Amino acid sequence: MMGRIACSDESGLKKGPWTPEEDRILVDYIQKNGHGSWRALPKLAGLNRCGKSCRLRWTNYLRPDIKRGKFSEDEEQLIINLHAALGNKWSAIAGHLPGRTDNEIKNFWNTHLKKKLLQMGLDPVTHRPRLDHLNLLSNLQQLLAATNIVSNFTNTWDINALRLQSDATQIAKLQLLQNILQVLGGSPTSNLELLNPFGPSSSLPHGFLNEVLGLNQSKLQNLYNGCSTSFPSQNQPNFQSFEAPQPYHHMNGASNSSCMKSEKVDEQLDAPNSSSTPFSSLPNLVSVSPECPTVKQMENNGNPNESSDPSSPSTTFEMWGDFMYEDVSDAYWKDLIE
DNA sequence: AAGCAGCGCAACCGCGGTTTT
DNA sequence: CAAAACCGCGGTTGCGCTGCT
Repeated sequence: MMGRIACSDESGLKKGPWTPEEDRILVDYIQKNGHGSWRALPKLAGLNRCGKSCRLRWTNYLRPDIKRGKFSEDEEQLIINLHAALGNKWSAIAGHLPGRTDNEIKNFWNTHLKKKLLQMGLDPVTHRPRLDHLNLLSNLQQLLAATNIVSNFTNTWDINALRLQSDATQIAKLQLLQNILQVLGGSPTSNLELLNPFGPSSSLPHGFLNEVLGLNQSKLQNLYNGCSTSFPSQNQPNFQSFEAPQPYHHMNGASNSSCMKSEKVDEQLDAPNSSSTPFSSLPNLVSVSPECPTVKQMENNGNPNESSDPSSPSTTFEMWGDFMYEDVSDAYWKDLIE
C-alpha cells in the first residue's frame, strides 16, 4: 500500500516493553477520552509511542476486562475445538472466550496445545492423526506380515528356527504395541519399560489391539511378562485420548436426535463450564450423553450395525477415523460457530 | 557459581481489508 | 474512483525467567 508509514520507521518513537508510567498515562487517557483515533492518541496523551503500539498494549494488556491467569480445562478444550473448525483465526476464537485476547490464545496454542496434540498423535494443523504415526503402524504391520510369509517357508526348519521366527513376531508385535501406546498415551519412550496397559482400571481398547495384533489381553499380558519388563501402574496410558469429537448429526442421522443441536451450541460455547458440554475435559472430546454413545461405548456394547452392515468399520482405527475425522465434523463446528 | 538451553510471553512487523478524503 | 489513512489480524521475534549440567 502506498504512503503507509510503518510504525518502526517513525524516528524517535519508543519501542519495546512498556513502563508502568507509560501504562498509567495510556490508561488515564483512554478512561477519560476513549481511544478515538489510535494514530492521534499518543500525541494527545503525551506518549512517545506509535498508535499501533498503544492499541496493542491496550487491547492485549491494559483493557480492564481482560482475564489473566491460566487457561481452564474448559477453555483449553474450547480452543482446541474452535481451532479444529476455524484454523488460526485467533480473533474469531478469542470471540468465544470472554476476557481472553487473540494474542494470548495464539501464544497458548503455540506453546502448549500444539505440543499436546502432537503428543496425542494428532496433527495440530489438521487435527487428524499424524501421517508419520500411521506410516509407522503400516510399516510394523508389514513387518508382521513379513514374519508370516517367512513362516510359510519354514515347514522344514528345525525347532530353533521356529523359535527364532516366533521371537521376531513377538518383537514386531511388541514394537507395534509400544508405538500404539505412545500414540495413545502421549508419553514418548524409547524402550519397553513404558506403560502398563493391564492395570486394574485399564481401559485398553481391546478390540483394536486384538485386531491389529491378533492377541487377546491375557496373551498380551503373558507377552509382557515374558519380557521381564516392569510397567508402573501410575504410567497407564490415557486411552480417553483415543476418543473422538462426535459428529452428532452424523452418528444419529436425523434431526430428531436428542444430542446437542446446532442452535444450542452457542450456549454451550458461551458456557463452557457446563458439565454436560463436550468440552469438559481434554482429551475427552465426546459427549457423555447416553443418547450419543461414544466410540468406546459402542465398542464395549457391540456395534449394532456390525453384523448387518458389511461397510461398517472393522477396526477401532477405522471407527475412529469415521467418527472423528469426517469432514462433516469440521462443517459441524463451523456451523455452530457461525 | 557459571554457562547453557528451553520455555513463555509481550511486543513488533508486515500485510490485507475497510474507511475516509 | 483512486489514493491515503487507518485498523486489525496472524506470524514472528527477542527478552527474561527457570531449570539443568
